Amino acid sequence: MQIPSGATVLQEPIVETLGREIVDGVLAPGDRLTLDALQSRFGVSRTVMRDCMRVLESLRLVYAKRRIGLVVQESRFWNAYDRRVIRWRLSGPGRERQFTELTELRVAVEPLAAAGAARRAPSQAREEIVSLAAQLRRLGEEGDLEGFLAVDIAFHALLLRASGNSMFAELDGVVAEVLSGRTHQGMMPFHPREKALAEHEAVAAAVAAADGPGAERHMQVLVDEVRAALEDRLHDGQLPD
Amino acid sequence: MQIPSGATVLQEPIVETLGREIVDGVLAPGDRLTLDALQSRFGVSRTVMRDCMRVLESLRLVYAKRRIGLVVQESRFWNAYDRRVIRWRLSGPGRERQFTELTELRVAVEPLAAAGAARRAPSQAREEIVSLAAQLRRLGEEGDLEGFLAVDIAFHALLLRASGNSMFAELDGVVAEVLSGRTHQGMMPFHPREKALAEHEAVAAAVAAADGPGAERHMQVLVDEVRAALEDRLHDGQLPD
DNA sequence: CCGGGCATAAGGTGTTATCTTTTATTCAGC
DNA sequence: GCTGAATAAAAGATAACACCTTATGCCCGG
Repeated sequence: MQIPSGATVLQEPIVETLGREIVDGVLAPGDRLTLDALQSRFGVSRTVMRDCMRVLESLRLVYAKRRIGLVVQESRFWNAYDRRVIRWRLSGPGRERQFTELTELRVAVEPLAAAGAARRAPSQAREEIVSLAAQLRRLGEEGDLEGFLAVDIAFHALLLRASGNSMFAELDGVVAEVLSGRTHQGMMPFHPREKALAEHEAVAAAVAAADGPGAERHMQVLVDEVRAALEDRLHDGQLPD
Repeated sequence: MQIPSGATVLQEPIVETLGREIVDGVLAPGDRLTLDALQSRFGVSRTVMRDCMRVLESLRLVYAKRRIGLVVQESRFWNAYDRRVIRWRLSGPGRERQFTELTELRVAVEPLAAAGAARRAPSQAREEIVSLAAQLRRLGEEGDLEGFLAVDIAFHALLLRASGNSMFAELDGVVAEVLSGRTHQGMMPFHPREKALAEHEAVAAAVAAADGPGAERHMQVLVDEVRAALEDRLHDGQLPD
């Protein structure tokens, strides 16, 4: 309309903007939006606006009612596992909370994923996991934090994907976020320790040996450390609701 | 178009149909669809068809490319945690597989969710959990399977929602599906046993007493039984990929 | 005979206008 | 004051078009 355009970038930065506003609470649950208002706000046509709202609806951030408009949903209805929602929650005021929740999820899932990988991974993945554990030791001993992080993410992500459970596999991005947040935002001070290195190797060895219980046990040791840190940070206050 | 029709129900049975076809493999990854073909297939306008595809795109079942059309995605890209995708997978040829995966997820998550509820649940929820456990005993001893199932679902769902972790809370529907599948489809023969009843009560008592480790331990016992059954059913074959 | 560049057209993306349908609100009547 | 019908706001749906990207295939030169 105003923009005669030129470059045909997709008009889904709108989804990004609105999604973030809802997740950040700029738009509160119960707030009403209308297509007319939105299309003039963003300077796009009705069709584009509809497309955007359809996506937000699919994420359950809003729902549409005739004669009312688009109503912002309460957070408990949101598709908490959608990548975009996770990303938005991680970059707003709720960052700490989301980070804690994702970490807790990771703690719950990784041991079973390791067991699954040990039982079901294809042999190529087993080899790769062993190789990643070896690289982890090298980088850890060299003190290369960035390199360590990258390989650590690859290690955990591969384990999830090789677990043979698509629900676990889908969490690879979550683990990447949590590990990288831990290193970068210093939300959890991170020092690769001898014990952690040894446990990574033990997990890899167990996976290579198709030793499900062993892989699970060693992964449990790894996440238990994370968990201890988590419970320190937590206030453990009762929830208001 | 053809259907002037009275009721203007939303034209999203189309999403349902296409989603199911993709999940069931009727439409294989890499298959190309065009808006034109689809709009004449379903007898709707281009706009409606676009809305539908936008939703499927948001579920990552397809992606759109110019000059190509809409391409069906490989299953590893699907939003595995979206309710619709879960539902579709549970009602098609992949049912067994999905059921197993959801059960494994549940086994991973519920112990930590119980611990979370013990530490963070509001007092009203604690009382309700104790009450549900008592009802469970009564119904179990009476042999009322349907009633037992309903309360069992309520028990586990409440625990997840009261865990204080929205990622766990979102899985309430998953647990409902798994429990109800176990009872109905006989995918896992189900007999409420004394031990299970006692463990449910123990979990409830621990939650009421804000005993995180206790709630976790008892829930672990409950899911370990499920897990044993799971591993019997599993072929444990290596994955092809 | 083969490879690179250019033309073509297919098909998604975006715009505008118009009609239909639902339904919250309002206002009148009992 | 409550019920019910009229009103209108806003989403749902359709249609026709302009635009831009890009897969594909043709053509020409080496």
